[in-house]
This record gives sequence, structure tokens and C-alpha cells, in this order.
Amino acid sequence: MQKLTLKKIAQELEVSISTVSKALRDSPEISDDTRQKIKAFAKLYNYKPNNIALSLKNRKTKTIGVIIPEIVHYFFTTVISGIEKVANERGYNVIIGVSNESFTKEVINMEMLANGSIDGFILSVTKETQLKKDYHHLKETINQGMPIVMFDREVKDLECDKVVVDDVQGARKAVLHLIELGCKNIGIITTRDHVSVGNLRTVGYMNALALKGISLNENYILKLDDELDNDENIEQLQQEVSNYLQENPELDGLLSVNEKFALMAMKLAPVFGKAVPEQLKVIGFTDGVLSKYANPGLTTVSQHGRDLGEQAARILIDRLEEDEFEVPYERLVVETELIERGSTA
Amino acid sequence: MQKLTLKKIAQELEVSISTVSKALRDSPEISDDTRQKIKAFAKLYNYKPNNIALSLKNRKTKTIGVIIPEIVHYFFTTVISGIEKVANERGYNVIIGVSNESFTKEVINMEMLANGSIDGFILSVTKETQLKKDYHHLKETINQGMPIVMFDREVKDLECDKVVVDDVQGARKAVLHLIELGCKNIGIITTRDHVSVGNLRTVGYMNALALKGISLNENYILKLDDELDNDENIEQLQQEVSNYLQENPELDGLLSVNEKFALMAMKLAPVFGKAVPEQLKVIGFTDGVLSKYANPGLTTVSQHGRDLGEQAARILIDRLEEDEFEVPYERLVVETELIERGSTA
DNA sequence: TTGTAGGCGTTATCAA
DNA sequence: TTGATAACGCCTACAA
Repeated sequence: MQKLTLKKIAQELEVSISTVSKALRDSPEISDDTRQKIKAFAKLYNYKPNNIALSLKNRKTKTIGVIIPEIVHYFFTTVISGIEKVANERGYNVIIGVSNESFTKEVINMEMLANGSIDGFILSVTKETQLKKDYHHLKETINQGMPIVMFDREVKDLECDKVVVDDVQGARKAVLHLIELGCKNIGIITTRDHVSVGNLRTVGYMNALALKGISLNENYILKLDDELDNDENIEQLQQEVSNYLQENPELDGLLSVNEKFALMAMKLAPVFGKAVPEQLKVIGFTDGVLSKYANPGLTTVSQHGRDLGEQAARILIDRLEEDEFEVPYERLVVETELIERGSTA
Repeated sequence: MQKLTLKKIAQELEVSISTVSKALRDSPEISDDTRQKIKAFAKLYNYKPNNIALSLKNRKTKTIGVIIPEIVHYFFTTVISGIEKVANERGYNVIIGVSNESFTKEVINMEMLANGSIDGFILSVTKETQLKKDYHHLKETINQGMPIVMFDREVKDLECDKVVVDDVQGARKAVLHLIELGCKNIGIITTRDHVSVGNLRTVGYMNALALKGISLNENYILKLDDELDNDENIEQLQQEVSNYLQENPELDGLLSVNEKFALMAMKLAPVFGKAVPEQLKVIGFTDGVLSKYANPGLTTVSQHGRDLGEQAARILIDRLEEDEFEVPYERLVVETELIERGSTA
């Protein structure tokens, strides 16, 4: 019951290996007679060529490596689902590596895959990588001729294809919407790190205020420690959000750079006499399950993760299958969309 | 800048390929002199053996294939994260295939991977597969000598390793807890399909009632269509939940076989004059983000997905690396745990 | 101590 | 029309 190979078929049918190979690939060199015989046999015993041997021969594996910082994470899974879709349509497999927001794991994961296992990468770097600004592993990979498509977390000084979210604009749209709805004192809950998307969203927030001639109140900006953004530290974060709401009773609009912080605020607001959306309108980022099933539903900025994933896969595979060299690198911006729900009704 | 191979090193250093190979693997056959020289060169130019060539030679790829019905799904991602962890620790890569609850995609995905790309599978079958009871692709894979570890959705009549959740017991524990809290009229929101875990959880619900001598009221069982469990059909489902709550005003306890239905019920209960948890106590399944960030927090039955994934990977890799043949198949039951939160306070 | 040869499974080129 | 051979990159038993 072992896997069938060309060799075994050849032995069984008493022909040469190359005859079998040619017959199966419908080469005109082979006579109808033997072709039929061989194909029948192969079909009967369900012959399938060995992928590894093909990979070695063709020097391409038809699989793409995806490295993400986290897997239990709505946005990243939507991106993967987009990648999977396009990859499968075009005959590619997807290997997933999880870096767990660790620079070292990112490097190890890439090294594991870069030695022949895959044809190209789609990846989002860890926050640690962004902080260290150490991109040698990425540069080396690119130099060895393995294409990389980066997504979401942008690394400016790296020459490769990129698919990014317009975080600044997304946040700006959200805040402008709050202003339109009549909010006068709009706050933001963001992350402390100074490198990642949280930062861009904060910029968008400031943009919108500036656009409308509203002066920035530093007290309205709550920076939560990113390290704490995991399920063990919910209580500590809630405490910080509580303090924030208490100290800024005049807040009537709030942008959060993710869903979790938004839900915390929605949960705590009534404690401080604020009903959502009547006295406090809230908008979050991500548009995941939390937003859809929250009570009231959370208005969010959708990043269209699935589209993003599809685009990233398309760009990578196009490049892999492009025989003209020197196709210029692409930087694709995925538009955000404001999904309105009860939290801003 | 192309990838370095043994051949190129050999040419460069004017020795034979096998000398290079041996030197790099610290064979005592090679003199210190040449060994050092070769190793220095390899290090300098960052030589790494080609995985594909190794796979072909060793007839093992050191990668495991994971097929899941959905990727944008909390439970499955926790399982993957467990698999990833153990796999990486033991030097394995993980290829992910998403079947999207489609039998055909499951088969295609498996075929893509079964031809040499991986050493073994960890998979959870689609609902469609369970319904059709068509397991030929699984049986063939096993017959070809490729081990499979199935998880979560159990297929009784298939001989292979399994890691399952004790859904019956989980549901029973939950309902018993509600009874202890004083609930007299306990309902359940479950799925219509008759094959999947929803069914087992319903059995657990009935178990608990029987155990306590409470007679079963069919009206208390709401079966929602599984097909509708996606974000497009939220409204329709909500309508059904509304009707259910309205028609059973005496309900004071509720078990839901997932988080989403539980949150819908929690959102709608106040509409029918029921405060949660005062007049209606709710318990869900999954213990994902929804439970943690709901308001009030949702008490849930945790399935310990990460543990499950770790165990599945351990079992598979142990089997792959076992040289004694005929290790008996294992069926491991992961215990559930009731996580208490505000919805049953 | 070093090199040669064969094989993992496949395909392509060339010879018979 | 069919078959032998070489190659993809690596490893290893055996020969020199």
C-alpha cells in the first residue's frame, strides 16, 4: 500500500520509467496502445506524482510562507483566509508560521522556510522587529531572490511589495463621523508603542480634529500599554479605562484603535453615568466578531482583511510566475470602510 | 546571490561534494584542516541545506498538514496555536488547509498535501463530511501509511488517533451549575445538525436534567439552522431567538452551544423584561473573546483548544518518529472547564 | 583522508 | 516509438 511511483509502474508494466512519465503527460511520442495501458494502470492504483520530487526538479515548491505575529487574532485570520483562497485557486499551498510578536521567532520561522520549502513570503513583522528596526533577515531573504510581500505593518526602508491599510485615513474618517454626529469632546484610546498601526491611527485622529479646527486636548488621549493587551491583564486595563472616563467626564465621542479597548469603554461608560450611544458615541477598529455581537453593536473601521490577503497573494504569485525580471515593486493601499452600528446611533 | 549548494562550495574550494557534505556534518573521516576550511566558507556565505532535497532523500518532510473547516474562528485558531507551538519545538512546519465546511474542498486540500508535501495530518472534518459519512479520502490516506490525528469532530468508524472534547460532560457541568444556582426552567439554544458537537452538547443538557429529575420541556430547546451561523444572517437568527424568549417567559437559565447565540440571547433578554444574570443566567461554549468582553461577561465552557492542539501535535509527531510499528491508536479526551463570569453571577 | 557512485522521484534531452 | 542518461541537492556506503 505504499505510494506508487513511476518506477514501480514501470516495473509492473515492464516498460521504462521515461515511457511511463511521457505516457502520463500525454506525450505524442508514445503510442496510443501503451499510453492507454499505462494511464489505466495509473488511474486504477491512483498514481499521483510526488510533490517533493517535482519541487526539486522544478526548483519551485508552489507553496507560499505566511508569517504572522499572532494567530488567535481576528484580523490576521481574515488575511489568511484571503491568502488561502487565492493560493488555492492558483494551485499553491500555504505554510503558516507564527512569530508570537517575538523578533527571534520571526527570524527562526523565516530561516526554517527560506531553505527551499517555499517560493515566497507574505508577512507582517512583529512589533519587536519594528522597534529594533533590524531587518537583516528580510533583506537577506530578498537578496537571495525570494520575494516578500509585507502587509499591514509597514517597514518604510525595505524594498519589496507591500499591501497596507490606510490607517490614518480610517481613523480620520471615524473621527470626522463623530464630529458630524455632534460630538464636541472626542477622545482616543490607543497603544503606547510608537511604531505600529496604533500610532498611525492616532495621527488620523489628530488630523481630523485639526481639519475641523478643534484643538487637541492631551488628556483625551489614553495610551495603554501594548504589552498588556492580552487576556491576563484585562482588569488592569479596565482600571486605566475607568480612570480615564472618570477624569474626562465631558467626553462625548471616543475612538479606540482596536475592538477590545472599545468594548471595555462601552462596558464601563454606564458606570460613570454615560449611556452609549446617547451620551458617548464609540467607534473601534477591526470589525471583528466583537463589534458585531457587542451590545450595542460597535461601529468600526473595517480594514478588509480578506481583500488585503487576496491582494497580497495575488501580487506574490504574479511575481513568482512572472518571467520578465525587474517588475517594479508595488505598494497597494487597501481602503478602510466605516461600518455603522448601535454605538454611534 | 543565488542559494549556495554543496556543489558550489565544492567547486569553489576544489574538493568533492561528499567531502563538503561530510565536513559540514563533522564526520571524523575528514581532516581538521579541510573541515575548518569548509566550515568557515559555509558559515561565511551562510550555507543552509536545501529542505526539499533533504525531504526527498529522507522521505520525510518534517511538516504536518492541518485541515480545518474555518480559519476565522476562535476555537480553531487556538488549536492551531497549540499545534504550531509543539511543531516548532520539535522542528516541524505547519501547512494549513481550510476546507470552508465543504467536503470537496476537504478532499482537494488533502490530495494537494498527501502527495509528499507532508508527513501526517491533523484535521477536523467538515460538517458536510459528517453528514455524508463519506470517509474514503481519510481511509485511503491512512492506508497509504500517512497518519492522521482527528480532533474535535469525531468520526466513530475511523481507525486513527483522536483528540476530542468531552462535549457531553461540558454541557452537563454547565447545566448542573445552573441548577445549583437555583434555575428552575433551563433552556438550550443549539444547532439543527444532527451530527456535530451541537448534538453532543444537547445530550449533555438532557443528561443533567435527567440526573436531577427535571422533566424535559421540548419548547425549551431552540434549534437554529447551522447554515445561518455566519455574519450575514444575524438578523434572522435574532428573530428566532426573540420568538423563543417571548414564547418561554418562564426561562431562568440558558445554555448555548456557542458564544454567538449566547450573546444574542443576552442582548435580547432585556427586551423581554429579563435582566442577565438576575432573571436569566446564561452559559455559552468556547470561551473566546466574545465571552471575555461581553457585558456582562459570559460564563462559558472552555474546550482548552490550545491544549488540544498541543496534544494532537504531540501524538502525531510521536507516531511519526516512532520506529516500532503498530503503536495502538490513541483516543484522548480533553477535559472541559467552566469559566464563571457575570452572566451567571 | 578524500572521492566515486547510487539513489530519493521526476522530467527533459538525446540516442536507439 | 521507446529507452538510457543526466540533472535537481543531498547523503552515504564503498572504493581509492
